[in-house]
Amino acid sequence: MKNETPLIQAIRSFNRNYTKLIGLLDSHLLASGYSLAEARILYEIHANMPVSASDIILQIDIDKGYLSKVLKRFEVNGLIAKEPSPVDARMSLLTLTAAGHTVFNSLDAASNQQVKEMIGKLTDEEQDKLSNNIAAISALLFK
Amino acid sequence: MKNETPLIQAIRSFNRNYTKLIGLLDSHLLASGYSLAEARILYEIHANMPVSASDIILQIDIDKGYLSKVLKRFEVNGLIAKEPSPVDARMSLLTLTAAGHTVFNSLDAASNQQVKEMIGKLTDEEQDKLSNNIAAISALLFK
DNA sequence: ACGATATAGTTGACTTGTTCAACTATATGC
DNA sequence: GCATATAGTTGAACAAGTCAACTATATCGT
Repeated sequence: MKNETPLIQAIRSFNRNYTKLIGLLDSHLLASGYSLAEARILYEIHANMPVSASDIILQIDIDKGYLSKVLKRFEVNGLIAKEPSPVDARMSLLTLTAAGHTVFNSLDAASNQQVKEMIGKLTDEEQDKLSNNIAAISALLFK
Repeated sequence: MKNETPLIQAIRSFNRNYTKLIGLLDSHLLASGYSLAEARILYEIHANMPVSASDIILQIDIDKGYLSKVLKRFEVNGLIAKEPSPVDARMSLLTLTAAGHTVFNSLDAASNQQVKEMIGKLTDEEQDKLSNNIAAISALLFK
């Protein structure tokens, strides 16, 4: 039988540090006029279009009332289009418009740039190591 | 010269997944009556007491006005004590009261429990692997 | 030592984010 | 076909977060 306490503490310490790092990586959003939630929603639509609002809720933990309002704002601002689902009349299918793609691409590029700067401080060997570590943790925790 | 794009994408995917996982681990807070920010602030005071408000800001990225209000609420509710710093009269030093320790311990125990359940699904070997990979990433990114 | 500048923290006004329950519409199961 | 479940919307209420102005104290440069 194993003592799990050191691992628990290590994970919680990692979580605090990693939360801070993610906050740093996302800080470019402040200047973009979009919130983290909005950027995440745009990403989901981009990555899985066409999607319904419930598809998004499945991916991100977010209140459906709140999501509905964000999506409405996106629609009013011309970032997304809604069309009724042919198979289920309760649902709308959401797609990015050209303007939506433009906004997404700009946010996406900025996010890539942030990550690029972060890993830019690492040597090639360290980058390989990081890559392996990330893959290993993902396999263990995101089954 | 290396192509960094795959690593960038892997990191961003990891960030999305890990954000969701952290959200899950923190969801017990909903029932506790404390927000994530409040729990994090309590942790900082617990871990580094006595601390000033600026010490906390250095650790967590948080608006000083917002922090000031949270700390005031903690003080009114008897979770922390403030005393003027002997070396700098602008600062107060914060410490947990007995009641504050009680609250912190209960939040801390619940957080440990959440993490414990998460790693409980892993074998001993997987736990070791997780431990090593977490340590490796920490060494690379949290220098 | 003195004035200029910076830092610690507080406060109030304001904006935004988030929750929640009620509601409409449609779909699914018995 | 009726009961129940799901998709999404809305408005009201509340919580969270931002911001700038302000007081008090400390520090820096001359």
